[in-house]
Parts: sequence; C-alpha cells; structure tokens
Amino acid sequence: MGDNPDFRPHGDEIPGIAGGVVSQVNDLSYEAKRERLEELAPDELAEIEAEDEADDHDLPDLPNAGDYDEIRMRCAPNPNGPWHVGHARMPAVIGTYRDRYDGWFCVRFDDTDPETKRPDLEAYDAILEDLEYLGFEPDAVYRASDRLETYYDHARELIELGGAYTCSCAGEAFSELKNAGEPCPHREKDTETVLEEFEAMIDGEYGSGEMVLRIKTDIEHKNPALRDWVGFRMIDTPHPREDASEYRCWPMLDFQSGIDDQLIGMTHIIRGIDLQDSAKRQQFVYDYFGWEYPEVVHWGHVQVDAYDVKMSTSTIGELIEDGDLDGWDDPRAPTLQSLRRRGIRGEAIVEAMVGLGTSTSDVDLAMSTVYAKNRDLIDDESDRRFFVREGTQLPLGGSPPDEANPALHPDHEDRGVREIPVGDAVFLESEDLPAREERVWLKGLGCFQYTRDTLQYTGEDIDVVREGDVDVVHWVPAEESVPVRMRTMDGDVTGHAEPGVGDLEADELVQFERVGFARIDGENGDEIRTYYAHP
RNA sequence: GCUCCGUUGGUGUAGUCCGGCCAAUCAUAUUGCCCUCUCACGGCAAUGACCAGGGUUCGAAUCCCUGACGGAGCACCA
Repeated sequence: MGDNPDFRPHGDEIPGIAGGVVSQVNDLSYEAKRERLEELAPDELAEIEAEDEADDHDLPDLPNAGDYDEIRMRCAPNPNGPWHVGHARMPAVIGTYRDRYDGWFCVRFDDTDPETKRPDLEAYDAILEDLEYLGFEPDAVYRASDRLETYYDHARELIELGGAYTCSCAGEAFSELKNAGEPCPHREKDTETVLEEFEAMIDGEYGSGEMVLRIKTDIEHKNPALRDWVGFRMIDTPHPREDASEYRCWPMLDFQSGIDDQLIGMTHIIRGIDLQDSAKRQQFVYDYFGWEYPEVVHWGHVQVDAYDVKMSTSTIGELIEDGDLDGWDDPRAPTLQSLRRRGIRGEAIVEAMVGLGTSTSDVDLAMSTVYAKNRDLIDDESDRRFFVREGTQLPLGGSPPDEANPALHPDHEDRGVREIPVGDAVFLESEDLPAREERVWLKGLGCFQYTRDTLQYTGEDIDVVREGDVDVVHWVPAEESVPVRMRTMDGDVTGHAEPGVGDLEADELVQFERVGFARIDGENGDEIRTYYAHP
C-alpha cells in the first residue's frame, strides 16, 4: 500500500481477500510451496533459505563482527573463589562466539585489589578448572598483578599528555566538590610535580588514602559518575601473590582494564550492566592515547532459581567457613563444582547460559532448563538401577523366582540385564506399599499381593500391568542390597540400592528408576555415596 | 538528588534497527493422551505474552510522547 496509495481507502477489505489466498497457500505442501515460490520469486526464496541457516544461532551476531579480521574477547574474573553458576555465563557466551567466528579469548585475572577484594591464591587454578569443566580452554591467561609496570608506564605517559593528576583530597571532600562540578586545587598542578608525586606513589612513600592519581575528564560532565575518577591508589596490605607483594600503588579496574583491553587487542567486550559507565570512563583515557574503544555488549544480572543460598562468592565462602556447607562442592552450594559433582555436564550449563542471550535486562535461569539439557546428554548412556529410599521391609511368600533380571537400559537391550538375587524379603518405598489385598508389580520380578503382612507371589504375567490393574514399582532385596547415601540439594537421603551398584566406579552416572539421575561418588565404609542430579 | 538503561506467556528467547510476511517463534515448564515392566526417553495435544495511556499511520510488539514498574552508576571494590 506504500507503493499504491490508491488502495488506502480500502484497507479494511484487504484481510478478507488476503486471508482466502493465505489459507489456500497454507494448504499446499512444503514442496509445492517451494516450487511455486521458485517460479514467482527465486530471489526471495534464496533469501529465505539463507535466513534459515543463520537462525541456527542462539546468540545474536556480535556488533560489527565483519569489520575485524579476528574476534578477540576476554573473560576477566576476580580470583576471589571458585565460580558460582552465574559465572558460567561469560565463558559460555564468549566461548560460543569464539567457535562461531573462529576467534580468540583469554582469561585475565583482574586482581588489582589486595585488600577489599583480596585474591584467593587457590582461586586462580580453581577458576581455570571450572572453565575446563565447562569445556573451554583459553587461548591465553594473564594476571593483572604481573603487569603493574605496564600500567605505571602508561600512567606516566598519560601524565605527560596532561590527562592525570595526583590528588591528596580526602575522599569525601573530593566527592563534594565533584558533585558540585568544581575542580579540586590539585587539578592544575604542573606536569613535573605530578610526575614526581606519582613516582613517590610507586615507591610507596604514601600510606593508604594519602594520595591518588586521578584521570582528568570533565569536572562538569553531566553524569557525575564520569567526573575525574581515580586511576591509582595506595594500598598498605601486600598482595597475596609473592611476585606482586612489594607493590603498594595499585591501579583501579577502569584504568587497568582499559589499558589491557587495548594492549591485548580486544575487539569485543562483554560485561555486566554494573559496568555500564566503565566504557564511558575509559573513553577519556582512550581519547588521550588516540585509541579506538572496542565494541561493548552489556548484559543484566542472572538469578538462578532453586537455591536457598545467595549466589555470591563471598557468601558461599562464609557459609563454608561457618560449617553450614561442607565445601565449594556441597550439593546445596550454587557452584560449578557442586554441579560437577552431581553429574551435570558443563555442556548442559553452557547451553542453558547461551539460551539466556545477552539482553540488558536481568534474567532468571531456571535450573530445570539446565536439567533438561543434561537429561538430553546423559539419558542414553545412564544405566538403570534400583534405589529404595528409607525403605519398608516386607517378607516374600509364594516361591517367587530366585533372581530378577530387569534391563540395564530400556532402549538398549544389547547392554544386557541386571542380576538381582531376590531372597526372602524386599524393601519398598513407603509410598509404594500396596493397600491390603492389593497387588503390586515388582519391576523385573513379578506380581505380588499384599496379604497377611507378606508379599505373596501370584505368578500372574505382565498382562496384568498392561491392562492397567497393577502398578509397577522399584524394589531391592533386603538381604543383599547395598546401603546408599544420596546427597541432594535438600539434604542427604539414605536407603538401599541393588547389589550391582556396589561395583560401579566413581563418576559413573546412573538413573535410579523412578527417583532420578545420580552420580556415583565413592565409598564411605560399606556405604556407597552418590550425588543426586535431577529427575 | 543527578545520570544511564530496560519492560514479549511461569521461565528464557525470536521478532523491534528498516511498521504490513506477527490473530507473535522456539525452548523449557505445567496438564492430558499415546508408547512403556520407571514418574526416563520418544510421540501427540492443550495452557499461556507484546507494562499502561495517548499520538502518527490505511495499518503499530515495532516509530513518537507521557506515565508506571524494574535495574545500574554517582567508591581510594571488581
């Protein structure tokens, strides 16, 4: 109608006419439609089919991706502990982009605060292990605390360019001036003095809080967050890494990260909305140096449902400290180590994270999504086993078979069957106890009737189940079963598993029938320890 | 207070740039049916969303304005 304004007055009639044609077309088969379209508009057909291919991607294209020879990204964690689930988002997304664009990514530990965000020496390796669990290997690994001299050199250069000044204002006093849009008296110091004082900072001649190096931006900038921000400050506490323990003058994130992103050659930066202003702050430094700022994508915060524990490295650390959690891999902890121990594949987490996309609004990750992805990955390979939680023991009567032989996997007969000796009594879950005189089918064994406190073997065949009269339940022999402790997000569950479970290796995944998937963890005395994954 | 940003079903997401192909995609969730010696897997079906109000237009999820709600920054944290 844009092309034919004459039709406009008849706009109301269009749906009636077009609707008929549309339904006619919809009645055609896919092949017929494609054929007809090829006759009428081969160009558009090609376009549609090209789009279909592009739609395979879960993530949007990176901004201006085509302008760069190589897409280069970084994951810049603060090494203050092992990763929680939310941390998986960064490697999941940049790793996926790296694969798509045949790009590059590094891990850069932004460990430039030895005091308030004091690095944990074990966290450096723990994080790299978490990354490996997720299925990624970084192309390079850096530690900011190795690169102080580089930051100092750039600070000196920036001072020469008139882009920074040393300032001894108390934080609060400066804040007041800043909010009023007024410069502090140190702003107009000459370059020589600034250089001298900055060297004194590097030499550790000031104590914490006595002197900072400010980046000169625009003291009247309408956004107060961008006015003359701190680039370097003094910290008395030595860095925990021995190689960096002598330094007292530390760069702030915005300076350090801004310099590194340029030197390491980032083309794209993905980060949280809490760092929305970082690019704008760093832009001032980039302008002084004549650098081009990388493309930036901001995303919102991730919440994960299903956990009582707050998803924060420091909170989890405190709970472990207090003994409320057994460690970083406690099944109740929202950490990657915990998911790993439960038998959840890193790949499932990555897929779920990629599915969240990169929107700037806050998002909730439903653990059920991770579980669904994981079930897809492990269902086929996980053998079936019986595990009875907190069972009730019942004697058997009526001469049932000596051995039961349920399949290891319903879809893979070739894997064979389990050999479960039956004995004189079984455990059933209390919820599965039949009412008096009712029948129940013990899976892989046969039909029983609950009479006079015993399960009486009836000898009926499977048709009673097929006809829908009898429920099928799982069970274990009372005599030869193995004690099992299953650790779950809601606490430990104990019970008994069929004897074969005692022979499984650690790390094997099983599906306890009608209970859920679990990972075999190890033995503890005569008890088998397992971790529950999900239904 | 100042400054940014956002809002599509229970959850996540596509579509928004460039208005019509959107009575809105896909996944997950929930429910029902089928399959089944598991409540797994698989198959089928149902449920369910454009924050609100104005405006522009023949036509608005899409553009404009106002409002509501939510988030972020204004640190010598990252």
